[in-house]
Amino acid sequence: MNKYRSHTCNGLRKKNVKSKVFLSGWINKKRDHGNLLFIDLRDNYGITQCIIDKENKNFKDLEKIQLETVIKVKGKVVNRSNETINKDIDTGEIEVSIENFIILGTCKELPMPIFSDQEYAEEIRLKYRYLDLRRKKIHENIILRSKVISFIRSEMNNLGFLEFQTPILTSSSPEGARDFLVPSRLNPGKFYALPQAPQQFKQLIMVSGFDKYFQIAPCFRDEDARADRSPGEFYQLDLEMSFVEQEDVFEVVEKLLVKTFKKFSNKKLISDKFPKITYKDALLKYGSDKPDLRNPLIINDITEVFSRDDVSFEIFKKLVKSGSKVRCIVTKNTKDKPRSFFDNIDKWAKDQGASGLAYFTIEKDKEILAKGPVGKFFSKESLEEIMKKTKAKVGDSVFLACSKQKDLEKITSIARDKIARDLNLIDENVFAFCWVVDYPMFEIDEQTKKIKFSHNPFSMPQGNIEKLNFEKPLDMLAFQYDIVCNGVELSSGAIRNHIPELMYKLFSIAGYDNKQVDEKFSGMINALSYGAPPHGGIAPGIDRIIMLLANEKNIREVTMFPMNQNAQDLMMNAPSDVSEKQLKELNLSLKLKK
RNA sequence: GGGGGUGUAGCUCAGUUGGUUAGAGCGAUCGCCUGUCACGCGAUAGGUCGAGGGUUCGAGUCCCUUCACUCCCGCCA
Repeated sequence: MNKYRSHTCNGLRKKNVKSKVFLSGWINKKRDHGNLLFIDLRDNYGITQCIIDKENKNFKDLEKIQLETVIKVKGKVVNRSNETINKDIDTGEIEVSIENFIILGTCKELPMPIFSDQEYAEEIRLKYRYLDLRRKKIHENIILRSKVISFIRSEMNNLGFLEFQTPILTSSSPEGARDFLVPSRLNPGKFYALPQAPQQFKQLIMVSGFDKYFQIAPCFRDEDARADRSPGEFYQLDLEMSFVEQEDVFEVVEKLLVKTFKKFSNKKLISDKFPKITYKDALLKYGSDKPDLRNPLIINDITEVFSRDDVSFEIFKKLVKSGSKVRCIVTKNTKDKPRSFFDNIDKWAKDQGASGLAYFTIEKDKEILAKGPVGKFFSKESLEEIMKKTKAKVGDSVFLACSKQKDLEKITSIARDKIARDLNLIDENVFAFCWVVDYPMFEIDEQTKKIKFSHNPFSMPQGNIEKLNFEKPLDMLAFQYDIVCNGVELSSGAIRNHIPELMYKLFSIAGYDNKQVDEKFSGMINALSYGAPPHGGIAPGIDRIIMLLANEKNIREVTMFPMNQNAQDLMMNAPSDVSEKQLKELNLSLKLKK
């Protein structure tokens, strides 16, 4: 090929035996027999075993060489005898008998081993990311990421979408996450913001008449990290389409995701057509707007049962009178589970800050009865009503929680997950997608008690626009949707509001007057008044798609150069101090909090 | 901003109710070994037990403060 190599480290096979070759790569592993030395040479493509014995004048030098040194070896491909074939590597039928070698890159003592399945502290992995990235698992994750992105690009092209770049330096917006700010030198005292998403730009692209747009877009949000959330930056497959309804967007995304997940994972999709669940139903049945549909357990509301006179569960009855609700999770055929199974779940719920999970098991002697600590509070008839409401059968158990709606949703949601895991009900080898639809347009801010946009201020409200009831904004639904896979929120999108007057109206409900809207969204609102097409889109999170495909729980495992939890790049030392001169040019001075 | 976990050799970890000189594997260095593929065998070096303070005759171990990393809550239209 060139002066460094005739083949890659995965290029040689039996048919190459007897040919003279040269390979370059890293010394992955040495096995030194004193008079015979094996060297596993590694590059991006694979590993080739190289061998040298003491008859060769280079033997002593190679024996002393450090692991991870980059060398070029020249030698002859030889057959391995049957007993010495290594089936674990592609090149395992042959080896290269080294004639001579040169060092291309020396290596100091390593801060961490490369050839090892050990887990290391995050700190050292991030500081020496270029070493960490040599390791098999993460190296393959990053390659997967590249392949998935390039596949998505080509599929989007096939579907008729055009890829455009949008600005990285843009303006700060009042809604949403905290912005990253960039001071402007030419405009003293003013700041750019990095885009939280190309939301307004992609709508402007539609107004500009381009019909279908996509971009693998970097998004920047200055919020605290989580295992599945990088601090700072992440990537979305941002897309937008003109003259579409919700179903048109769904069709494109389903096609794309089904193809992508089938191509890059062995896990089965539960269904190629993603079921739709309303936001309201999701919160009732799963306690969450990102339900894991691999989990067969369903939450039922049985508040009404607690107003019956033949139910004597006084604690719950009292709470229900003061506005709490009762919801339950039924587990199939668990009457013979040991007491510890139930008590563990109750104890776990208490650890989660709930008042615990009451439970009973439905049994039948002569007639239906409930066994367990709270079983005695329920009459036969009340149990039959619960069975009817929840489809529970004799032999099933019922876990009960009672609380105000928000807390109840929270505890039943995590209890649903916990119980399913304890009972081993979740099939780890499938992908279960769903759409969550019909998000409310507005919600009450818990802190300020004021009305705010529940999702995206640019979403189109549902229903006949002429007849919208602005008096009851909390009842207003939006053409706003999320896509969820295995309990992971992959993306959200919406049909946009392209009507300026309606936009002003909705913003006024959220507490912005026309002047503020004009100031903050001048580009958008102006554009919409010069002939805007109806349009909508969505933005699936690339990093989370790769996490699902790579079966990783942490986003750093699919990110090449991630920051740590405190948004620091330990390898590049970012963020860092800047010079007085730089600050002066920007008209900035620092005033640090103590 | 709050809560949990972790911190002992270059790396991964063990270290008992507080008690002699803090250990192991990998790695490093040196020696032996011609068919290994996590090669094997022997030896040597390597420690501010995250940091600071306290209790005690005596602290890796108990108490307080603090730092770093990580997970979670808040936050993330």
